[in-house]
Amino acid sequence: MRAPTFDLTLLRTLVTIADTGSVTAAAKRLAYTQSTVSMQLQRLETQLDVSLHERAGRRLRFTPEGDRLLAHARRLLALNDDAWSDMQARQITGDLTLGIPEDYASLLPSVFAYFHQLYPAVGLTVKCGTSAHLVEQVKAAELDLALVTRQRNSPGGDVIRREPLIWAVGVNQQPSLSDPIPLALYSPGADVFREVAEQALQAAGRDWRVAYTSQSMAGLAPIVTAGLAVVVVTRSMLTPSLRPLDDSSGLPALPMIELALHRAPHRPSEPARRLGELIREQLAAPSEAL
Amino acid sequence: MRAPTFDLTLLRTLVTIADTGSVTAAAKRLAYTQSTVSMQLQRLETQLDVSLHERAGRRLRFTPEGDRLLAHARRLLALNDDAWSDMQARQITGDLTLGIPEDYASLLPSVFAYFHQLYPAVGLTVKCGTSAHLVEQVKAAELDLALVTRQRNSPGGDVIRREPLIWAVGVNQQPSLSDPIPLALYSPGADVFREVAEQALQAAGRDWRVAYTSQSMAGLAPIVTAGLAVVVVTRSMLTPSLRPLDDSSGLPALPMIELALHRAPHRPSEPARRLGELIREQLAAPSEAL
DNA sequence: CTTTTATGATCGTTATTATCAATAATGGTG
DNA sequence: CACCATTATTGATAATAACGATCATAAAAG
Repeated sequence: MRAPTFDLTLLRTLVTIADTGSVTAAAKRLAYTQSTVSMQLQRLETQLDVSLHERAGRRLRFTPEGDRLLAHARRLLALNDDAWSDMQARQITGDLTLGIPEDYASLLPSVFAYFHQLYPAVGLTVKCGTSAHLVEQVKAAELDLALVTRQRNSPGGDVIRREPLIWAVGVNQQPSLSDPIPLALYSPGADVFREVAEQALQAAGRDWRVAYTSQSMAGLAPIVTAGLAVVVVTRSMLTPSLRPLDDSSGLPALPMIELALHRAPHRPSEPARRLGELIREQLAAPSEAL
Repeated sequence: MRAPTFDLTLLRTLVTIADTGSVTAAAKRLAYTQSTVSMQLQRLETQLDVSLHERAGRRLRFTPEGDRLLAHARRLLALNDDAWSDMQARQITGDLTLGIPEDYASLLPSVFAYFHQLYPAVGLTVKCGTSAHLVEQVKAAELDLALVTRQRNSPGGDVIRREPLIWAVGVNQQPSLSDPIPLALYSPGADVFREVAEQALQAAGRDWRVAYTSQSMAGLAPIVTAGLAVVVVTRSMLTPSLRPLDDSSGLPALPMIELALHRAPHRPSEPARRLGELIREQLAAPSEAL
């Protein structure tokens, strides 16, 4: 008993009939004639030797067998579409450079792995740098894409998500929280976390001192873990060795920051478009309103 | 970007080429011409705009894209075949009577549920009875199928599986295991468990008394749970309130019994065939050699 | 090295059939 | 009862898949 094969085209029509609720509407959507759709439905019924639909007045209803086939059809078509787009994706080729802040390098590996699985023929280069610098590079078309952090409602780029900033200290430490607050900060200049922290402290009338600076979070870690300073991070950057501070710490609340994706001024290449979509999909989860 | 649909026929050919390793062999198996298979392969490559195969000498090799499509194809075809056979199965109609020993009624519900899901148009009647009686009824065509227990290597029917018989007592009880052993047995007459138990005890030179008899295991349960008697069951019939006895109990080891499926003498109806297959598939797991 | 043999590719033809446009039928509605 | 929208049917046409035959190529045999 060998199993014959379905004609996926017919199944697609069946699904469209179900979705639109009528033969003519399905025909319109599929750019067929009405008669074609009618006969396709008939053809399915002939092949399977079942009646899939019945007519309740003007309205079309599916028989139990029809509903069942419909379920199978949806599964099959989903698999078909996946397979097809996978085969197409493998064709996409080119090179692509993405800039990210160093701190976010730890968030992206899974995205890169997935991207490479989907588009194995695309050469992806990742460059790290400060957000401000990355934006410059994207404008100069030295990067195809740049994922940057910035204060809320900054212009340019597409917001991927918003995250709250929080104060954090070493997990078993209780550093001095009286003025001047000892801060562990990134390199001087255009760091968003630093801007935000300093603005918040200033607005609260607090004093601070820069206990340590580094080019990256990794460089700050030992100082913070040792309890010598307080650091500003996002929730997603918390590690087991960091303990978040809540309002009771007396430190001023920090505003949210945005994670935004900037694209090079020229029309994005296909790989860049795809990676952009993927980043949006994969990172778009945690955000808060307003 | 709408997704076109694969032609499952072509995918089937692709898989066959992969399985046979050659175009001509695939053609033979599929009852196509060699040229047809060759062109089908070409057609796939044209539609996808990828080369799926390459030739290493006389031997055919798939490209990475070919391998990938192959994987998709197998999934798609598996789903297709499932869908197709499901649609066919729903067409199967008729009535069907199955006989089972009462003790096994508890094992079968999931099989019945699955059967009804696969063949909703089949009316299934289940009748309980002793194995000996069921065999008679099958022979008389009063039953389409009968699942019976019996001693090893009995003639007739198909062995579904073999299971060890064991002695069991109430879970927190320690009934007297000195002669005469108090047995809880089924109704007098043709019960296999009873036969087996009495033969084993006799062979071991032990004495026993029938502490209780019932038409079913359910009726025996209170006596056994209360610790008033020992009962013979299969592993699969053990319940939380039963505790199996091992060799250290001093009771003689019991032989295995067979679970066998008997079919009515006339050519089995399609529903009967299907249920038979299903029972075999679902119950064929636990067995021991020789 | 030449011949044979097997395998896959290509070509032109034929037969099938899916699609279309037009038309008939159906059933609900004013 | 006639009308409108929707669906089924019909006949013609165009697309194309399968075939048989032929050609090309590479391993195997002599």
